[in-house]
Amino acid sequence: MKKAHGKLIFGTFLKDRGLRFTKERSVILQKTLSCSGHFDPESLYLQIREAGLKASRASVYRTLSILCECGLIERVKKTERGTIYENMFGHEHHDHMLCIQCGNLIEFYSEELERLQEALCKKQGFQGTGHNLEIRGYCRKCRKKKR
Amino acid sequence: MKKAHGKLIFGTFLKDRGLRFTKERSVILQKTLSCSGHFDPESLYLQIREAGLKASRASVYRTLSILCECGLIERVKKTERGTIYENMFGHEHHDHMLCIQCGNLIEFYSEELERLQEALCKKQGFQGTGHNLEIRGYCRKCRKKKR
DNA sequence: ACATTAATTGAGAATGAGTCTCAATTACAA
DNA sequence: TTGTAATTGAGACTCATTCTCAATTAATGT
Ligand SMILES: [Mn+2]
Ligand SMILES: [Mn+2]
Ligand SMILES: [Zn+2]
Ligand SMILES: [Zn+2]
Repeated sequence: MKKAHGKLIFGTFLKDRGLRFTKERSVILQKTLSCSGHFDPESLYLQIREAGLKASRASVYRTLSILCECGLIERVKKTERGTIYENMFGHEHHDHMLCIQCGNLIEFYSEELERLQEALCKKQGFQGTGHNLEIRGYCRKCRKKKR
Repeated sequence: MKKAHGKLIFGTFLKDRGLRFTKERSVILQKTLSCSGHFDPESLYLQIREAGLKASRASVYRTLSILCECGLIERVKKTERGTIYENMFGHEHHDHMLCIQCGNLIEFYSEELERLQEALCKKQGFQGTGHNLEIRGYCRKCRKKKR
């Protein structure tokens, strides 16, 4: 199953570095993987508490860093209200369009876009390892409302 | 001249909104426009003090926000150490490649990339107004060192 | 030039995300 | 089970940014 596999990846990653698979890390991993979309550390922490589980804010922050390193989640961006993460396990890489009117977030993927970036990197002698693209503007709904 | 024109744009923008062109705003505008690349609020503030000019941190932050609104500068991104701005006056829109080894920042522009994004927006019924693309990886120099 | 008045300033307090400390706890290999 | 190094968590701390508000000042009209 998905979650089990996520656990395996995390467990292996930890063991490889002499880190320990603690109850707290397990809880945070689980809640993280059950997140469908984007999330922030504080909400995750509150979710854990509401579920009657145990993990401090400090552990949440620390564990999210590790989960980033092992690729199970990604730091999407920093906003004025803090860092936004995204569960990457089972999700494919994609980019975002953000509606500056309603906050709606559209995920999209374009093979052509990826290839083009690759070509642009080559032109600069640059070896790309990742990227973030956020397009801001107005979503379909908000455009209609404006009319 | 360039700076005079920047001043005009800012002055007009302020007047249109019933805001005032104060000495402090003038100083901040000037230092901002003389910035060639990227900068952060604190450095700008220190630069102003070192030049014997007068403007508080509060005013720097407040004025940078206004300069963003009127398009003379842009908030490039938030990092763990704060917000990075960029003087946009006289500069054309471009995107960035960031070397995760040495911190080197490469600016690039691709008409094709812009067109492709436009097309992707259309496909989603999205009206794009701006975007940020940061490609992370290893610059030419750092790739050689690795060898 | 002068008065009027609302916008602006700045010192320092407040906020808030994230990190750090360190004594107590715990995972885990032998 | 034991030994030991990794981990935890409460709260102190950091640091960027925003807020407060009394004093100052830009802009407008006379
Ligand atoms: Mn996403
Ligand atoms: Mn740039
Ligand atoms: Zn919208
Ligand atoms: Zn480099």
